[in-house]
Amino acid sequence: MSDAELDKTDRKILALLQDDARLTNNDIAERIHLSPSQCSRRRARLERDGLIAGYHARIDGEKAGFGLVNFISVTLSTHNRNNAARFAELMARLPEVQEAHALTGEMDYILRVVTRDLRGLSDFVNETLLPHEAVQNVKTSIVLQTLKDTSALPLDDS
Amino acid sequence: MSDAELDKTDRKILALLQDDARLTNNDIAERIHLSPSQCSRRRARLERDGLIAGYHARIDGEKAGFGLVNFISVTLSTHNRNNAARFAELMARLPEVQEAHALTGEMDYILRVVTRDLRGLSDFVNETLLPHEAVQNVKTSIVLQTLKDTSALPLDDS
DNA sequence: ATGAGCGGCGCAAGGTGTTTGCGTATTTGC
DNA sequence: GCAAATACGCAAACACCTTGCGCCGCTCAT
Repeated sequence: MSDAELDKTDRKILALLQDDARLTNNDIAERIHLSPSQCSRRRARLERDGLIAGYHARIDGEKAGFGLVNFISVTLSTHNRNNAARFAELMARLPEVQEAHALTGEMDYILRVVTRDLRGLSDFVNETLLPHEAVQNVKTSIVLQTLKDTSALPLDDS
Repeated sequence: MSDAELDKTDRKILALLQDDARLTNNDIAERIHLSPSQCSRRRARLERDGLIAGYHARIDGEKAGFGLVNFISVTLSTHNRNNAARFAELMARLPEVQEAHALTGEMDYILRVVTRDLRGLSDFVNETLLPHEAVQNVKTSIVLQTLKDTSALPLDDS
């Protein structure tokens, strides 16, 4: 199922559910001018084929007690497969790490990490990250203001 | 509604829905050992109070045709309120910008931007971002590998 | 040109899910 | 201790979802 096989109606379904996953098949069906049953089938296909990878509630971080969002750039001490695997394993074990990406550029990885406060950030960096034997260097930035924070793909919805 | 007023059951509801927003109130009710109607009421309260800020389908970027995830650091040309407002306005207008945060550190903003390919990235940087009068400097990194990519808050679920 | 096969579609029915009113139990504040 | 507020489960009415069926249109092979 590649891009070429998504028609305009599929895209519309994806965009609608990306925006509000609580829309009923009846709601969606009205907007795409199909019946609820056909809408249900198309949706099931998009799920089966992995276009829709999951459904999630977005929880308000501040209200839930997470005061800080941090971007942390990391350099590994030696670039070899063992260290990369060790680092990946570390990332998988830490629920406060929301994102971890290997990048082009001067730093090897960028992490997005949520903590309750500065103390939490300090602990994360000094007690968890820096002591890890694969980690050589760490640069931490704290988010001061968020202009936009979605995971939304630009699906050309309309 | 602060953190102190979320009990263990509320947290469990949040964690379950964060993980899978398609769980029915019946499913959730079983797991938190309440009735479906009480589960429904608690959920409604969490929504009303803004702890649950929304529900979204997660769309597979690659399958939907977005081959590149990019982190772009931006410096503004002059730090004043006008430029910051202009930049914020630009970010709001660009659906390919998923995230935009003002940060501590050497760069003013970090953006997460999805594009279909290198050409799309180049266009974004050279035709949209750099020509903007508020933008002075741009550093672009392309994601080579993603170890983790969630928006999940560590809610101490269990 | 024609017929077979396939995929998309809507209708309708049966099953599941949701919400709300009601009454009871528990907790909280004075 | 008492009254008020809150949390709870039950049950009923309504909404929603899925799937079998049949129809239609398109494509491909003969």
